[in-house]
Amino acid sequence: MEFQEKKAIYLQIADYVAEQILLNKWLPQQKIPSIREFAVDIAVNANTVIRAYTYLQEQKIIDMRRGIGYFVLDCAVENIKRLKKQIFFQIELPALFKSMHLLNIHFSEIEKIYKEAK
Amino acid sequence: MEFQEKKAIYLQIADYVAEQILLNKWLPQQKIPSIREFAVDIAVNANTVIRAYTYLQEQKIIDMRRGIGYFVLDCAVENIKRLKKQIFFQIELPALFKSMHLLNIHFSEIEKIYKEAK
Amino acid sequence: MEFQEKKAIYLQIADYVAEQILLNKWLPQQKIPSIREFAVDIAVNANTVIRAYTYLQEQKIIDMRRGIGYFVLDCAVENIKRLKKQIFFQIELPALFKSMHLLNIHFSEIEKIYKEAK
Amino acid sequence: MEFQEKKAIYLQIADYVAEQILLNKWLPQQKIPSIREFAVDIAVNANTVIRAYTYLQEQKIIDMRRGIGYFVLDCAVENIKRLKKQIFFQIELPALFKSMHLLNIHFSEIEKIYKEAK
DNA sequence: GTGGTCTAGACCACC
DNA sequence: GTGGTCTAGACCACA
Repeated sequence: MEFQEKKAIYLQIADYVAEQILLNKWLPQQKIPSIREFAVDIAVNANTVIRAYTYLQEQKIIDMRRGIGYFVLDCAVENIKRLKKQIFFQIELPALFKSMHLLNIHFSEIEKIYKEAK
Repeated sequence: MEFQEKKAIYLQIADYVAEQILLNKWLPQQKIPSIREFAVDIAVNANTVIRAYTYLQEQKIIDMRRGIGYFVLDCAVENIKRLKKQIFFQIELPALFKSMHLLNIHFSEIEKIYKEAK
Repeated sequence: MEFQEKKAIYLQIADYVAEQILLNKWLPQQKIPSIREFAVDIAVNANTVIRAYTYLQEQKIIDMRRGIGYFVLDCAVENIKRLKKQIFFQIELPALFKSMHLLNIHFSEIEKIYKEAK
Repeated sequence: MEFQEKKAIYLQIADYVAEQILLNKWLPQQKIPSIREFAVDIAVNANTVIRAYTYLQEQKIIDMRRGIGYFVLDCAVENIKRLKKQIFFQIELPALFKSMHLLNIHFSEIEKIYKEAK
């Protein structure tokens, strides 16, 4: 796992966890890696993983069971999608359209790239 | 001018300047606001504006003339677009397509929103 | 450590760091002094050390690891030498030859001083 | 006339004047350009030329005659050479030898370049 | 007036 | 503990 400079590491970890869940690699009710295990895996301080897990807990995506570990909530996928859709439609997409306008990029260009990538 | 929490203020200032130039509000060869004047205007410390201007100078977007001020370079628009296009096609667009895939959003939806916004 | 009047302190600090590396006193992969520790050592403000380290980072001479410190890059010596050689052959040496010409100093004089110093 | 970023403009002007004198383009007892005329010529503020002339006056290289102008002193060449030799042998040459040592450049290389240039 | 450098010190994020 | 950002203010050089 590699981290970007300009985004908080704990948020990048949270994103990674959310992605695993969305991709159905980590399923509801399943235990996710322990803080210490995960910290060693991705070569990061345990406190940073704690922050990521705490953030995901606040967003109702994972759940903590004392002495046992963290678990994917049943409503995790739903809440991740809600969050991500909110970010997507309210932040990412408007930013993209603004960039397109500033750079004078036509929608057809985007469409072409999208179809090529697909 | 309002600043976001999660991005360094000096970078937001640099973005603002670049935007003014792209929108042809500040033209090549023209003087941009002096450091201290601008700092007062947007209610930040002069050092923060200095960092923004220094960054833009490194990017060959503005130019400094001792004792006179900062000026928009002839190649400013070109350099801003080069930078922004690089970010757009190499970072923003791939991230967007990844989000669309994860959220199972079809391209037609994006197209619809784009046309409505237009 | 003593500073000259006519050169920015942060650049003199950067030069000092580069010199330690060239002299193999600070080796690749090794941690260099923390910003605040170094600032106290050489009796300057921490921000001044930050500027020096940021400059060296831009020149690909040192590397930052969040919360850990700055480290000498593997390619540090190479990059320092590249930079210094460029300055030496394109700026210092032509200036020296020009001075010699103006002052009517013969090359044999330089040679003599060089051999005596050696 | 073009100015470097990293050296005070008034010193670059003083260097230029000294060079003209050393090259016998401006001779002892002759009037050098008036402050205002020179300032216009090289597109610099008159105050900056005043500083340069004042500095040269302190170094006994030029002389001011009220209402008439600045003149090259008889001892100008001598004083310039004294100054320059001092700088050359006490500052430039030691710095060059230090650079050579750090970069592991042999004297023969310098000699070769010198002879080629000559 | 312009810009540049430096200081002292606060606050935040990450290890 | 590490580094990064920002502030307020002093001082200097150049136009």
